[in-house]
Formats: sequence, structure tokens, C-alpha cells
Amino acid sequence: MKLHNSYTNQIEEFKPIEENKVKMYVCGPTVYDNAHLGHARCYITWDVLYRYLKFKGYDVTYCRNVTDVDDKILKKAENEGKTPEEVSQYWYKKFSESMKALNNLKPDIEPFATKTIGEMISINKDLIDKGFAYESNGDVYFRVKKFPKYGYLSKQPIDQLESGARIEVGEQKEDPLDFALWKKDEKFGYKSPWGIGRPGWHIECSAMSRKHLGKTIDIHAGGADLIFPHHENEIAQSECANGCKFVNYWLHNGFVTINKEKMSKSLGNFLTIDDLLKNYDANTIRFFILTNHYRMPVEFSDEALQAAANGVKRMLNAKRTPIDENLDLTQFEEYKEFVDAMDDDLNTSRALAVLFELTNKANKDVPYAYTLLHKLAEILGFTFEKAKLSDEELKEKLKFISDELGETYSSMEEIIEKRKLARAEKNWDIADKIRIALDKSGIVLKDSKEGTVWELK
RNA sequence: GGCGACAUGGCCAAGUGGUAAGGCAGAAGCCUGCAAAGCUUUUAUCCCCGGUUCGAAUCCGGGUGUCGCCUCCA
Repeated sequence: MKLHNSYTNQIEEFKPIEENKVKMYVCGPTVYDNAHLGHARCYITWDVLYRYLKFKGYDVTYCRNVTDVDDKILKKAENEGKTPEEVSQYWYKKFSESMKALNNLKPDIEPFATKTIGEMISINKDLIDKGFAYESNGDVYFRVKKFPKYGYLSKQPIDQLESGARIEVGEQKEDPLDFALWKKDEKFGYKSPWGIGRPGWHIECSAMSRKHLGKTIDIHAGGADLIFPHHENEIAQSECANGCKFVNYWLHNGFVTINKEKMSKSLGNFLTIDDLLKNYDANTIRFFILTNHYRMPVEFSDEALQAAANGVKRMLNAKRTPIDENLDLTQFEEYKEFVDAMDDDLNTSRALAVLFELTNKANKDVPYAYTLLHKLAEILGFTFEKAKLSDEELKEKLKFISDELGETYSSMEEIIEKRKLARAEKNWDIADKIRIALDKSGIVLKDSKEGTVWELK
């Protein structure tokens, strides 16, 4: 399979370090607030990669960190009179729920920065010993000029970076380009050889990646906004400390835009995953994301989400036949097309086109189509389980319908039976009244030769 | 200013040399008591200009426009 490597800016054949094993690391969230659609895109994209690699037969170790040491968390804790742990635990839980609701698989490892402080200190020590870093007033900084490849990932000439570099109040750097590995912090800090302090953001990922996956890993992924400075700095730290290559394939996803502008926390133009899930289900959100190639921007709009919802509905309405677990899927042309598309740097829009071909075939009673559709859709994280009502919701709906019709019903079957009788008597008024009442409560009836079934809209 | 990307029908989007997948929306028809779902049919010469080639959406050059990154950001 081929993947676009941001490091070389080329599409390359993917070869893992160890045959059949993949170590992948994704920069996870800083847990201090609600995740938004931009995050959803990122984690859906890499979830699909994870699923696809497993489907290809790789033994994948997927590590996605949780950044729980950060200025924003501390600020929030202070404002709310809570401990940083309380803040980060709360938002981590929220984040996990959002991921689950989007049908993202859980990573194999989800390390917390606060649990990896020892590794960070150890990397910093190595860097200082080797002359790549220096202590200054309780802070530790990385000497960017000591790493000639600095700027390679972001394709930035060093002199250009230099003009943009800045020094914050209280920092004593040798060079404006140098970045912090460790910051003095007597209030919330940890013990270190340089006094009480806490790690810089960049070192966290280097440390967690090394601790859980090793010095050289296959894949490191994240949003394109992390290329500079985050990933650039990670490379510098890790390669200087470890004396070997850090990452073989750098993968970056594009942004979600709204009104042609990047959706982001700082611009305030974001929609949270929670809010989105009130109107659209996980399949719809995934479909919306996956219709575009992962490196391209995706423009958010309600129309686009609605179009995605309609598309998903078509796929889920495919005529269902029992899943044949013994079917050799690899013999079918659509299977090959799907794999070919996904092997081509995760061309999910082509892959989706294959799913629609299968949908059409299923509707035309091609025997293998539904089984293949079901199996392939699963790789993209779609689920064919129809939404179900809880007992309570069903009760509410029955109450609503009973009120509408002025008669009391205790089950859907009873209502359908009543309508069946009316239809048999060609009493269309009653039959239609029932259907309209159900429609108002969000239930749609489907009449066919086999009888009438009800579904949520 | 530096660097990187993108520009295909009403909308979204695939397609890296041989005459444009797929989805949404629209229209017509079939099916249906009416619907829903489904089925059938139907809408493009690919931002502009120049070049290479027997042949270009696809390669090269030059424009125009849009977006992103340049130390908070997925």
C-alpha cells in the first residue's frame, strides 16, 4: 500500500520496520475542552488507517496520547478552582465518549503525559549530555542550530523560521529559534534535575512514543497544523537523543473548514462533536469526512451533512440478505477495487464509490453484494445496525401516537395491525391517519408484499 | 515576504496521456390505494492563455483565484 509521506512530500510504498507489524502514533488531544469536528476528522481518518492496516493483516500497535500537562489545563483548573487532574480527567472522559460515539476504535495504548514524566526527564538529560540542549534559569531549551535537518519536515528554510521566532517574557534562550523542553514551574511542576518544572509540549510526544513504541516507529500522524513546530521539534529531539531515525512515515490530515476558513478553537468557528451528534449520526459524520481525501480540506455546512446523511441512508437501505461468513470475498471485482483504492494513499472517495456499486447490486439481488458491502463498510467504520429505541423512548412514542389518534395503543404491532385491517377494508382515511401520526413521531412505515415494517426515520 | 497545497456538471467528489467513477439535489417513467424504499432513463469537455504530443482534465511554462503553515491549534 502507498501512503503520502509529509517528510519527503511523496507518495511512497509502505514498508514496516518489522514484517507484518506496524507501530503507529497519533498526536492525541489536549484535554481541557470539548472536541470539535476538526478533531473528529483527524481521529476518524487515523481510525480508518488503523482499521485498514489490521484488515491488511498487520499486527498494529496504535498509540494515541493524552496531553494532560498544558497551560490551558492549568488555567482552566485555576479558573474553576479544581485540580489539573480533575480538569483533565473530566475532559478525557468526555473525549473518550465522543470517540466512541463516532465509532472510532480504542487505540491499543493511550498514554498520559503526566505518567511519562520520567521518560521526558531522561530524554532531556540525554540531550543536555550530548550538547543538544542547555539549562537556563530552571528551563531547558533545545539548540535548534545543532540539528542541521531542522526545518526539513515543514520545508522551511531556517533563515525564514528565524525571522518568525519569538522570545516570551522571562525566557533566556541562546537563540530565538530554540524551543523549550522543560519549563520552570514551582506551582504545578515536577521534580527534575533542573528544579521544579514541567515538560514542554513537544517533548511529551517524543517521550510517549519512545516509551510505548520504541525509538524508531513506522507511522506518526496528526493534523497538518502540527507539522510546524510540533512535529519538526519532535524530530529534532528524538533523533538527537536517540541517535537514530524517529519516524519512517509522517502522515497529516487536512482541515475542516467553515466559510472557507479553518475550523479551530482559537477562531471560535467550531462545532463540537456533541452538538453535531444531536443532528447527525456517526455514520453520517464518517461519510461526510470520508467523501474527501484525507489530505484535502473539507468544507462544513449543514447542506453537506444532510447530503451525507442521505447518502448513508441509501447505503443502509441496501436490500439485506444474510451475511455469508464463508464467502471468499477476494474473488470479487469490487473487493479488488476497494483494496486498490485504499492502497492508494487511503482513497476513501473511491472506496465509497465501490460501496455504492455494491449497494446497487444488492438492490438488484446480486447474491454476494450485501455480504461484501457489509464487510467492506466495516473497514471504514460504518455500522449497519439500525438505531433502536429504548423502552422508554418507545413508550413515549406510543403515548404520542395514541394521543394523535385518540386511541390507546400499547405496542407498535398493535398499531400496524389496526392499519392492516383498515387497509383490507380499503378504509384509506384511517390507514393514512395512522401513517401520518407515526410519521410525526419520527417513524416511517414501509408496505411491501411481505407485510408492513416500521423504522426510525 | 517564505513555504506548501488546491481549482472537474446545480452541490460534493474520483480520475496523472487515449475522448469524464460515485454520491447529493433536480426531471421523467415503473412499482404503490397513497406513500416510503427500490428500479429505469436523464444533465460536463474539466479556471484562463500558450506549449509538448497522433492524442491532455491528466505533462511543461505563464496567468488568475482560493486555502493552509511560518512557534496556541487536529
